[in-house]
Amino acid sequence: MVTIKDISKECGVSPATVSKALNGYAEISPETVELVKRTASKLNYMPNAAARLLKTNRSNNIGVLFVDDTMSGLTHEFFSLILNSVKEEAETNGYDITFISNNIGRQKMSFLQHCKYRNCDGVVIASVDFQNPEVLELVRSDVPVVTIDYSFDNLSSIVSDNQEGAYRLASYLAEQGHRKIAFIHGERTLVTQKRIRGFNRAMKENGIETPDEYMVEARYHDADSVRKATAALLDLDEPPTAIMFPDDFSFIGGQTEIFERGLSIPDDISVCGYDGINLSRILNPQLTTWYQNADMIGKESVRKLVESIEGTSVAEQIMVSGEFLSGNSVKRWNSK
Amino acid sequence: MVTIKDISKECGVSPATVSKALNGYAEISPETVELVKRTASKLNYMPNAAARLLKTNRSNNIGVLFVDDTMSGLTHEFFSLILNSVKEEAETNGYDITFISNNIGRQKMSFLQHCKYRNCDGVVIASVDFQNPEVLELVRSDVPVVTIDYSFDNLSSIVSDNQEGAYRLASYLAEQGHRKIAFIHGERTLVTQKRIRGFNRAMKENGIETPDEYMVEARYHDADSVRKATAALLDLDEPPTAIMFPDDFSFIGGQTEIFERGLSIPDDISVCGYDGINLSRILNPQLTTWYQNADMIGKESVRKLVESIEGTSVAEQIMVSGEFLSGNSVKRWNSK
DNA sequence: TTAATTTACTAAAACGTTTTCGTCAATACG
DNA sequence: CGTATTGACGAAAACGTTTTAGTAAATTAA
Repeated sequence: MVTIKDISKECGVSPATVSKALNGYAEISPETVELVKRTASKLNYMPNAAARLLKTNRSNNIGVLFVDDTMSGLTHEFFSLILNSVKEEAETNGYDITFISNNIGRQKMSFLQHCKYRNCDGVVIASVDFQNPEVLELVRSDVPVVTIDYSFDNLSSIVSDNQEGAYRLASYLAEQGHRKIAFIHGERTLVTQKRIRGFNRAMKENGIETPDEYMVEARYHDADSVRKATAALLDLDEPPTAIMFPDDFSFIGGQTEIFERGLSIPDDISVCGYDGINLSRILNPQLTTWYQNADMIGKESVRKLVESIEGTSVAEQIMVSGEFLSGNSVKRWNSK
Repeated sequence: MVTIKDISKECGVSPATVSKALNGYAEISPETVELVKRTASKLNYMPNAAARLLKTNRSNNIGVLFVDDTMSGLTHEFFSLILNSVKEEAETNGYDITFISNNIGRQKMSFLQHCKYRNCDGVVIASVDFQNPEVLELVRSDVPVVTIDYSFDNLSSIVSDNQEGAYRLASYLAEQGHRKIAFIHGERTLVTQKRIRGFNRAMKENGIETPDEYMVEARYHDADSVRKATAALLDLDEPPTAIMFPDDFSFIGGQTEIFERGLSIPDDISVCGYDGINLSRILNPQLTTWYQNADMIGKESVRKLVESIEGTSVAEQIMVSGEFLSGNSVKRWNSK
């Protein structure tokens, strides 16, 4: 392993000078800087991250806390898109990412402990139970944190505009003449509450009364649970003419139920999804859905995190807007 | 930050003793070990990974090289499953994982350099272009490597039994009476070659001649390219009665083409996928496909990697077997 | 000319561990 | 009883950086 000392010998200067030259200190003469940099790359020098960290307490590493009760965190396309974007933005900023878990090795260790152990400079948190004591411990600690789709008072957060998304989809269905609109929503998280609010606003604006049976809870990303919810809706005396699904993926569960009853989309029933993932574009019928800008969400969270790691930045709630994606899963409904 | 010194003061022993007590050296008396461990947890001590690494040259960190030309590495369900499994197995072994890339910060850095910089103890490589000079540099270096679905002479590798998978699917189609069987395969990687071999073997055993037009190349995980390939097949004078698709996801592209021509699966045409991901189970019709044990593949690669990091292990090619998943996308074909 | 300032560099300590040699009792052996 | 051996611990160096405080020479100011 070639170290700073090797360079210093080769150049006939002290290690201190090499370090400064490499790190762009102004007090080193241009010629020396040149010389040092040249020999550094000649010797194929790589700084030792551990040694640097030990001195500076900066790991250039950001933690990613992306867990899920169902452990589908990584296979959930929406979250993998965020993860991917976080990773790339982190990398262009010179950071690597580390997954934060709480059972490293055989022994139990809290999220915060894991962060400390790996000296993460900051953490991006998404898709977790934000009431979890360990999450709270981390959030309240001194490590910089940015949360996704959940806001704490004194912290920066990046949120997708869930209220708007649900509002727009519901409004669209209403505009198309639907009056019996059901909403299969996910577990009652903050995200879900926002969407329900958006849905309700659209209904109100269109003078539509939504019976309680039209609001049914299922689990995000769980095709089976959504299929059951769909079945319940179709079994009603007055089944809906349109259904909003919790997300694009789990919609497929609903689709199965609909098909198996010999119904067709959108002729007999109109549907829309949520997320706007790749899958929704290739499905047939193509899904009318709401695109969440996962890429932007990831990018912004890293940007904000880096800001609060490197400088002093004020806590800020950033809203990332989505986009209505039309497909052919909704048909105009002519009330009889 | 509480260090070993704090513990040593509290206990009235030297730092050396604390270190040894914590690391289970035999030369420390049981009582001292007890005392040290108790005060360590009382003070909420966390070892400093950087300091330890600096001394021991062991980071407890394994690199993951999972890139894709199409950058869909993380959103590809099959690979996210592997990634997830790698992550979990690594964690239970006390390792964290780091994504290896070649453009950390603003400056270009080779995969190997990145590994060195982060002191990865070993690397798992999958889903990359194994001819890439940078990959080769890493593979030939002194850092322990395990490859997935590709084998180098002197290295351990974990491979899914691609030949068997394609063989079984093709045989099944033949058993069901199909004689005009097409195979839309992926780009000509090693994996693809194996599958083609399996396919061909099945055809041969069943005395089926496969015209060249029935073997068409598309891109993995690319619904659009697969749709086009499907169209080409359906345009033939003698279109196939059964099609094997490159993977479950991209099959949806083919499905779209089939549906839009007013054909039905499996009545008019039989299909099967590959991978056996979640999606294939909830699709309608449910897909007949080959399940690749992503979980096992991830686990085994970490196991093997840790083995070669911690002890001396011989290079070994490990084959992970899959499983035939029947669905209802294949129908018995009565030759006229 | 002398004093003050600037420039370009260096010595050395420090970061928190691990690990190699010691050391010094206590015990075992001949 | 004297000598090995063992058991339990400590001193100190080392890992590769960064950074503070300094120094000597060169330049500028008075």
